[in-house]
Amino acid sequence: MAEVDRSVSQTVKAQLALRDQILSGSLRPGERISELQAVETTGASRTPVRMALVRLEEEGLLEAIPSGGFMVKAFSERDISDSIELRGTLEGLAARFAAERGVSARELEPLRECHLAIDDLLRQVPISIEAFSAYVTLNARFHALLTELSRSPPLIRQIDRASALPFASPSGFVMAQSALPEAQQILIIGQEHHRIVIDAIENREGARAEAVMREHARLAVRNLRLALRNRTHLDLLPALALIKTATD
Amino acid sequence: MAEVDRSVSQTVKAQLALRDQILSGSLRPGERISELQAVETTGASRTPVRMALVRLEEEGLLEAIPSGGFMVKAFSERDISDSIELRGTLEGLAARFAAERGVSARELEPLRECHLAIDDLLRQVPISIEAFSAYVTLNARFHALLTELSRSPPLIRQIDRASALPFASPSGFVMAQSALPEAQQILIIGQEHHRIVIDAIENREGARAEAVMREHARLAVRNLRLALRNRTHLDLLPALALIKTATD
DNA sequence: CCTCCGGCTATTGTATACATAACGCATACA
DNA sequence: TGTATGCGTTATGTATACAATAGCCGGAGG
Repeated sequence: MAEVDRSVSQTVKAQLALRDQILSGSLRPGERISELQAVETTGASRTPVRMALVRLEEEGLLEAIPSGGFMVKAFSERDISDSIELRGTLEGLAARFAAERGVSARELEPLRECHLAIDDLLRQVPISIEAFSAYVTLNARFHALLTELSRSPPLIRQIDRASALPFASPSGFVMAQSALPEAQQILIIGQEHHRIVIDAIENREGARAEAVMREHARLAVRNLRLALRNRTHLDLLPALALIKTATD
Repeated sequence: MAEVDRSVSQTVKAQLALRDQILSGSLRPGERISELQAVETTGASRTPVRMALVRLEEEGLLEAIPSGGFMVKAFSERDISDSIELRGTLEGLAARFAAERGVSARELEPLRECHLAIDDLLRQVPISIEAFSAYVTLNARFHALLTELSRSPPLIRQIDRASALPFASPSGFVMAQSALPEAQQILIIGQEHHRIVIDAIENREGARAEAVMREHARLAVRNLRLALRNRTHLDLLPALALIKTATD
């Protein structure tokens, strides 16, 4: 190991590299992950690799094998839809907290801007792949901002964890390709949800804010089902990545 | 290190030992945790200790210091009450899942038995400290059984995480001592919630099952407030342990 | 031909040595 | 006297060596 990149810690480097391998599908669900192999592919030594493995296990991407070591966790379709509903429930609570605890107009501004930016994108019919890509990013931002407004560190932390499976991977486009026409309709409904939740928070209607976010999640579940039904060439393996998209 | 206990892994041993130290208050919130010191108190070497530290960080008991190392996380009263509400929301979802997906009478039996056992304990007026201790255990069992009935691995996992702060420590009794008379009344109301949720699951009334668990959590928050108001000698530091009790 | 036992290999769990970066203190200079 | 700089100590980050165990393969016996 002549040259080592010292700009980031070896642990973080290993964690990112392994996560990429998992989410990109290089490592298949159920496959045992070898420390030695991970050492080779990540360039870090065994200690940081082990730390990364522990973190990824806690993150939910890996599963400890009783006899030792880790394997890539496998998820069923129901696991995924449950995760979406779970996240929606948590975000509903966040919206309620935000509404009940009060949010100043100034604090609400970034959320509103984000909402308007999404509006612009959705005005395209049909939406282009590029716009859809931008949408995915903006939508993630919208949800993150909303979560922040709850001002509840424990809740924010938990939502982050619940988003850990979904979070990464730009490969959400697969869904867009498989179900574009209906997908846009769903996006538009989702955007309407976004509008309602902003309104509810502004007017301090906690129950309404919560309810709409939960409905939003149910829509996302329907979205996922649609995407899975329409897949032809699409493997279920990168379905992990789908959560991110479907949750939107 | 002449003699080492090989019955459990060093990592697990270190994790348990450190968790004990944190929850018992040996290590104060905000205090930096030294690896070397941890090595001495746990008897494990640095590698397992580090693994344990990472796990405890993911668990939420520790916080990473940017310049390196870990410190014991500090929690505000609101953090704690939010955690209770969070857990209640998750358990509400679990109850809904159980009700909607259907649970056979046979599967419901353990829950019912647990409920009846608690009934027996609460029949004592005033409740003894010993009975209260038994109650805490049984109640934890009730909530665990209920969670299981959701049959949703992602949700169960998340609830476990949300319970990570609370779980340990038998020191919930402090609350009982500080507010016994009112506490028992609250326990009885909580038991009524338990009854209703069993009934709702049996009759597949998802919305009702969810609602009652959330009400249960709100009761727990009131319970916590009561305990904190009544504390005289009680330090807020082991308040972490209180969550466990208050969530019940 | 199948099964069981024993040793071998590969992989993980643990310990420790080394490198490096942060913190504190003391000293010197403004 | 206050501040800044440099050195020393200490703690963490990383790498690697060692130990133990689990899984596998081959051979021998029924």
